[in-house]
Formats: sequence, structure tokens, C-alpha cells
Amino acid sequence: MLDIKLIRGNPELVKAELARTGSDPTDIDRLLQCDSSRRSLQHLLDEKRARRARESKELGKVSSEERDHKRAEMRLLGDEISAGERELAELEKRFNQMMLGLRNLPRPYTPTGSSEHDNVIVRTEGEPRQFDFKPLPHWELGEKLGIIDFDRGVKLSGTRFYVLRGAGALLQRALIDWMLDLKTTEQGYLEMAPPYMVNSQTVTGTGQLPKFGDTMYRDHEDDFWFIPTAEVPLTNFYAGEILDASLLPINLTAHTPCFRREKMSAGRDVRGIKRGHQFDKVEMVKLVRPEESDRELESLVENAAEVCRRLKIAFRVVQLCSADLGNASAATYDLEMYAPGCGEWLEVSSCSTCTDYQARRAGIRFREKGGKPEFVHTLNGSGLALPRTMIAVLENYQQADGTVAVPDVLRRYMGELEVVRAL
RNA sequence: GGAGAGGUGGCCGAGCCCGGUUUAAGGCGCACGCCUGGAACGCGUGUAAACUCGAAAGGGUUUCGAGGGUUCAAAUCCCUCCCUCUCCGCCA
Repeated sequence: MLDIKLIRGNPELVKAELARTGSDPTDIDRLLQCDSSRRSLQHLLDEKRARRARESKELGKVSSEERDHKRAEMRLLGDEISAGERELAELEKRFNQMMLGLRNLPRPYTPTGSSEHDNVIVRTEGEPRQFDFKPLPHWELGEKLGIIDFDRGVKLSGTRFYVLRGAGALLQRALIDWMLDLKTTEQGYLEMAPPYMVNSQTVTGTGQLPKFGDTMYRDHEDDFWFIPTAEVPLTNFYAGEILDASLLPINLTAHTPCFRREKMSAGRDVRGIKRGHQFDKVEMVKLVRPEESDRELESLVENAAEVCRRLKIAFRVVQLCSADLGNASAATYDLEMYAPGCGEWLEVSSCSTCTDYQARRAGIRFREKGGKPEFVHTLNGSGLALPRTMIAVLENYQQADGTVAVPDVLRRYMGELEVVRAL
């Protein structure tokens, strides 16, 4: 959520920033109109309620002939108050819906653009590997080695599902374990094992609801949503709480499956394991002081980059332009690893600062000793998404004989296995 | 799923039967002050959040799990729901 005081105080700035992301700035005019009628009604009601409380209390002590007269008067006042309360509830509902519908404003350093083509490549690390044979795409490699079974995934569940087998399953597990170890030891994150289903309040806190409900899977009988990312339970872990400032920064990590309907990308990336309805991911979440958030974003990107670096796979850092930012994000850097088989730079991580946008929705605050509560800033980033990391590993480490070498850092997680051969 | 007991401020806990005398008692914790060479003890003062009026001091409203109802007036009475605990049932 945005700060209503900022919107009231500087509506032109807010409109300009919203326009930069491609959102409709006239939303702000409607919002402010609703806000002002809400406030004046609130004020009127406050006065009536104050009078009722005062005079009702006196009614208990007053003489009996005066009581009947006064009681009738109070009853009328009571009717006015309930009518006003109904009207106010309606206004507040509308106001809250509009507030929840507004996206976050971009950071000043987020470049302005109109589509993903305006994203900026910040830097590239490592050289894409050169091959003296034609590298295969992972869907061919995976099938030939017998470690990815697409047909049976479809049989079990439908399109966009697959099954990892043998060394394929082991490779993914090794990547997860290795990434978590890196996060929790050298990078200072606390590992969590959160629920994979959460309630609508939780999924509103991070900004998926109310606007993006149709991108998630949900239970039809209970109030359960399947998490689209571990960002949801991790960020909301402290929802509604006021944290002691000494706890900050809080760095959390978790490995979870992620569930996405991928309605918007129907027909895209249908080959291979790049885009599925269910995938695994190691996620990083930070809760930090507002003044630290830009510096912490750099550190988040660096934490994700280190994973690519140690896998010895070329990657680049891309800064998203204003139009390509997610709903809650104020600044985002994507990390893309090069996959020589399909010839693509694959988005393996997306690191964002959501400033106080999610903290306001979820009510996550901190307090300095003796001070007033303040909203934290929340950040999240993948560290990394497993299927795309698998693609990058398989395609970069493939050898002329059709086998795949195991990256050095993963060998101790795979029983010292050095080469993945056909099953 | 069934039965019972509960949900009150940062924490513990009284108030609920019997609506108004509670600005939510009391304690703990915390902060500040006094005391002290310094501390403990003791004493005193303060101690939530949101919204809002005000230059400030300060004031107003809301919040006793959530929502609805009764009433001039609800933490207190009624209804619905959620959650926690205990026991039972079922199940990995």
C-alpha cells in the first residue's frame, strides 16, 4: 500500500510515478475524492458519538420524568449514528479497495521504459562457454539421459508438468541443499520451512490479492491459496507485529515449491522445464530499516550472483525498467544465466525491493527504543529458481559424448558423482 | 468431525453471572526521576495502536478474537464465524 499522506500531500508526484509504470494516474483523483468524503463523515460521526457517550452516561443518574424525554432524543441520535456508520463502512470499503489496488511507486533510479525491451543490462559476468560440438537443448539432453520424463509428467498431471528421475532428481536436490547451505552459512540467512498453503490475508499482505488472484491456485472449500513463491509466507512471517529495532536486518531463506497458473503466458515456453505450474525455488527475504533498503538490494543481488558465479556459468544482471516492475516492486534486478542449448539468457533470479509497500499491507513495523513504530522495508529475491538453474547446468556442462559433468560445488552433495550418464 | 474450557493492553490477570459508579483493577516488565560514591532495595511518575483536530500543550473517536444484533448506553446480554487448549473419533 502507498502512504495516504503522501498521496494527499503530493498527488502530482504520485500520479507522475504511476504513469511511469503504465498505471492509470486518474485512479488518484477518484481515491482522493473518496478519502475526503470519508474523512469528513468520520469527523461528523466522531462528534455524534462523543455526545452520545457523554449524555448516555448522564442518563443513568437523571430523574425519571426527564429520562423518557432524553431517551427518545438519544434514540434519534443513535439512529443517525448507525446510518452514518453504514455509510462510512461503505466508503471505507471502497477506499481500502482502491488503496489495495494501487501498485508501488518505482524507485528514482529505476529507469523509465514502456516494455521489457527497455530493461537495462547492467553487467555480464563470465563468458558463455564455447563448444566444439552443437550443444543440445535440455529437453533433448534430459530425455536422452532418462533424467527428465515429459510424457509421464503430462500423463500424471497435464501440460507443463514433468518428472525428474534418478540423477535428475538428485541434481535438483543437490542444488537445493548446496544453495541453502550457502545462504545459511556464508550469507547469513535463517532457514525456514513455511506452509505451502496460506490464507487470503497473507496473500494480500504481499500484494498478490486482490488483483492477481487468478494467477494462483486455491482450495475451493477452505481459505487456502497455494503459494506462488516463498516470498509470501516469509515476508508475512512477522505480519501485524512491531519488531524490536535490534532484530533488523532480518534475513530469511526457504526452499519451497511454487505454484502458478501461468494464465498470462499460455503458449509461451511450452518446451522443456522453463515454465511449469509447479517448480522449486530457494528464496531470500529481507526485512530492513528504510534507509538500508537500497544498499540491501545490492547485497541481495550479490547473494544471488554468488550462486551463479560458483556454478561457473556466465550470467548477466538486468535492471528492469518502470513498466516491467511487478506490482509490489519499486526496483528489480533480474539475474540471467546463459543456456547454450536453447540459446537463451534464462531468468534464474529476480531481486526486488518492495520498500514499505508490503509492510503497510501486512503491518510489519519496527521500533527504536522509546520511539514510534515505523514500517520496515521488505526485499525478496530468488537464490535461485531450480528448473532454470537445472537447464543452465545441464546445457553448460554437457559433453560431446552426451553425458553431463557435475559442477565441482555439487559433487559432495551427489555422493561424489562426477558425470551424469544415461540411465 | 463430536464434547468441554477459553481468547481482555508488551506479558500475567481481574471485570462478564447482575449493562451505566472502569478514564479496563492489580501485578510484572520497561522508561524517567528521587535516594546512592555506584548499584540493589525502596519511593514517585509515566507506560498501546489506528484515525483525527491542534503551532504546541492537549483534545476527540475507534479497538477487550472477528462480524452482526438488542439497548439511551455493551468487555459485560443474544446470534454467527475464526482461533487456542483438553478429551474423544478418524487418518498419514
